[in-house]
Amino acid sequence: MSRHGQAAPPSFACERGDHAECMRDALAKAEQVSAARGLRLTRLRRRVLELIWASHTPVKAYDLLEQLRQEHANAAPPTVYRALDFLVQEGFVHRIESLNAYIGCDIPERDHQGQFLICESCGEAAELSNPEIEAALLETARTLGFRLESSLVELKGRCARCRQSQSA
Amino acid sequence: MSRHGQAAPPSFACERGDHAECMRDALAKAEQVSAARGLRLTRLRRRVLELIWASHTPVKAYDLLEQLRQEHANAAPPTVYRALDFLVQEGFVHRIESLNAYIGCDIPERDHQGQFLICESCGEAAELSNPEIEAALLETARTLGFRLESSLVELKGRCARCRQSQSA
DNA sequence: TTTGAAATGTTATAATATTACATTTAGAGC
DNA sequence: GCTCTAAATGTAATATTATAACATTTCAAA
Repeated sequence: MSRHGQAAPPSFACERGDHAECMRDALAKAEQVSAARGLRLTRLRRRVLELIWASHTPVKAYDLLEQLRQEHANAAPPTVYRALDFLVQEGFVHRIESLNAYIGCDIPERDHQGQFLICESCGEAAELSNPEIEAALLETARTLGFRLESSLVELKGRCARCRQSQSA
Repeated sequence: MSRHGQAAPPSFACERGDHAECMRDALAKAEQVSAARGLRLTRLRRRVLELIWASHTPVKAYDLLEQLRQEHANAAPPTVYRALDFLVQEGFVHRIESLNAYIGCDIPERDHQGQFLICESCGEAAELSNPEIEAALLETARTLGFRLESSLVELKGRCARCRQSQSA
């Protein structure tokens, strides 16, 4: 039986079904990628990454700040925003523009921008990487003479689990 | 010769090439759609829509506020945000999430959410409506058991005109 | 012509993010 | 191990974006 209870399907955002493991892997990968790139994944940056990975729900900067302050009295907005800048820059987290929030990425080694599915009921978000979507975006840009530099795809709705448990 | 000068291609955001006409049409359509829906397109709302249509560059709320204040001394943030809420709600403008800015929509009669191409060089944005992109998004959601409620696509890069005029 | 709902006015404040400059820290080269 | 420097972090202030809450005005239907 999964931690989600009896018949409910698992979180759509957590493929393994075991989030602790998922988080451990993400942090290990971040260490590994940082070492490979010669980056300094400092205590602070690592801690922010950990706080973000604590759930599959995108986290807001000031919520991170509040959590950081529990253990780090002099944390201030720049403390958090700098860590986020680093983590986003290196692909360890993505920013969800429509929520002003951040979520961990489990494939930082691949240079990409996320496409997200966000459940408006449980708040979880999952990253997609659908080659068809990407192809359609590239083709559209090309047709219009546009040189594509970045793309943002954020889809909202209700996930299977929420639809099932809430009769819709 | 277009208003864009000698050999330059026209603005990718302004299909007609005559923005005055484009803006006139948009306002006329807004009047028409409002009448059909029994909405009150008040002077204030209409004026905000006009200010947004003044360019194909997404406009920020506080820039609109500053402009409004020239002619309307007691304009305040809620003045602008309420007008924007109305205009977005009715589809007369779209919000560009990645820019915290707003841009006019010329097809308010069609219920949809925009897909945008945004030139990072000239700042102009154009709405797309590529059925392939939409199909890929819907299919992805369906596959994952997701009930899609809204979708957001914002593509950034450099438009043909900017690439040409700036040697890249 | 009343009257009630919608729109707008007004003040205050919340939420998100950045600037600018000071200080500390970690690691490269000695 | 030291020293120097660049990167990271500390700190204070402030900019930007958005909303809450309540008062007043306006418009059109009854």
